[in-house]
Amino acid sequence: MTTSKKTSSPEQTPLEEAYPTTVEGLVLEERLGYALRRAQLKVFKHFDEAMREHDIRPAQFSSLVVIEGYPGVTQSNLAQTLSIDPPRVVSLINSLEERGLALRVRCKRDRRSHGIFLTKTGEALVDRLKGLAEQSDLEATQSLSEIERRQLLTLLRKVYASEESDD
Amino acid sequence: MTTSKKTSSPEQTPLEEAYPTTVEGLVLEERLGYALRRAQLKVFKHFDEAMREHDIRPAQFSSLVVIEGYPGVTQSNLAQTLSIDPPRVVSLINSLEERGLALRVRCKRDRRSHGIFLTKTGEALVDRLKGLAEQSDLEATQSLSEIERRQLLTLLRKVYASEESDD
DNA sequence: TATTGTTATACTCTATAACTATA
DNA sequence: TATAGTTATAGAGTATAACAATA
Repeated sequence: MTTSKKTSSPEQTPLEEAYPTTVEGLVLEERLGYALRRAQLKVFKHFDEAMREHDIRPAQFSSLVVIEGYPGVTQSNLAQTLSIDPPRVVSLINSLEERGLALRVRCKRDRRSHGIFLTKTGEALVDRLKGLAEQSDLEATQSLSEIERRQLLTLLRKVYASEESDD
Repeated sequence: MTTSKKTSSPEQTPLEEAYPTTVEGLVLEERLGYALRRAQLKVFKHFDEAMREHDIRPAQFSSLVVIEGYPGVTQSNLAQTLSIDPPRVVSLINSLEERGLALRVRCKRDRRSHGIFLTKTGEALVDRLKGLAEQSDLEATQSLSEIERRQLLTLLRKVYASEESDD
């Protein structure tokens, strides 16, 4: 039902010149998914710039923060917490361990598990990064007032935290 | 300053059991970028399900909507409008053209440009998809009231539409 | 048998550079 | 020379299946 039905070729000559550049007035403007994506791209772009000096990716930052908050967290816990798949955690922790920011400690009680801890270097770095990340968020959302920024955060949490069935 | 400084190994045995699963209380909860990412993933997941029957990706949907709103839009205009790179537009339009949903028409005035139009099939499909997308957004944000949903949309637009310098 | 972590793999998305054909 | 579109390519990010060690 979707292929090779090629109908209606437009007789108009295209390009009346001076086209879009914005999506104003289109249905896209009403699409939550589209707005989320665009806003996320903008905020992540600022984040990338802020972290470039330290060569830290978003997922690495998130991992560092979680490990800091829950020292000894296992890889499966981390996967669950961040809603990512176990194989991703492996390379994530590998990268942090190679850089001396975190380390795996085999759990004595259940020798299948690894507790993950920050090194002193990791602790120092994550402290610095948290400040940079906050500053980056502020810069990326300069068009919002402080009240609006908090509103946005609250609404977003409400969206992603609700578990109807999935996620 | 970032590598091979491995300090401080934790003496504690890891895993006090009963760990996270949520990021509550962590700095992550305060990170706009993180909240945006999580919310976007959730909304996109619903979108994927809604579009699976029609095998339409988010970028394809956005393209169809823009072409519908601006018949004869050029590929470079589309790239600008959606904030994507020209090479992506090529494969995007290829996929739509192969399926008989859109077609390129060489512009007479400037034969380097292609105006893009929807076919009748494309027009019919995009009409159907817009309904599905709206329904999908509603389902993904069931935890929000209608007022909150509009607030969220307004705030997101305010974030991504503001052009300080980049984007 | 089930679970933790791992390897391998593949597919999508995205970004860049270099090419062509027109202007 | 500059622009529209294209090709090729490579790097992230993401998802899946299969495996080893441990329980």
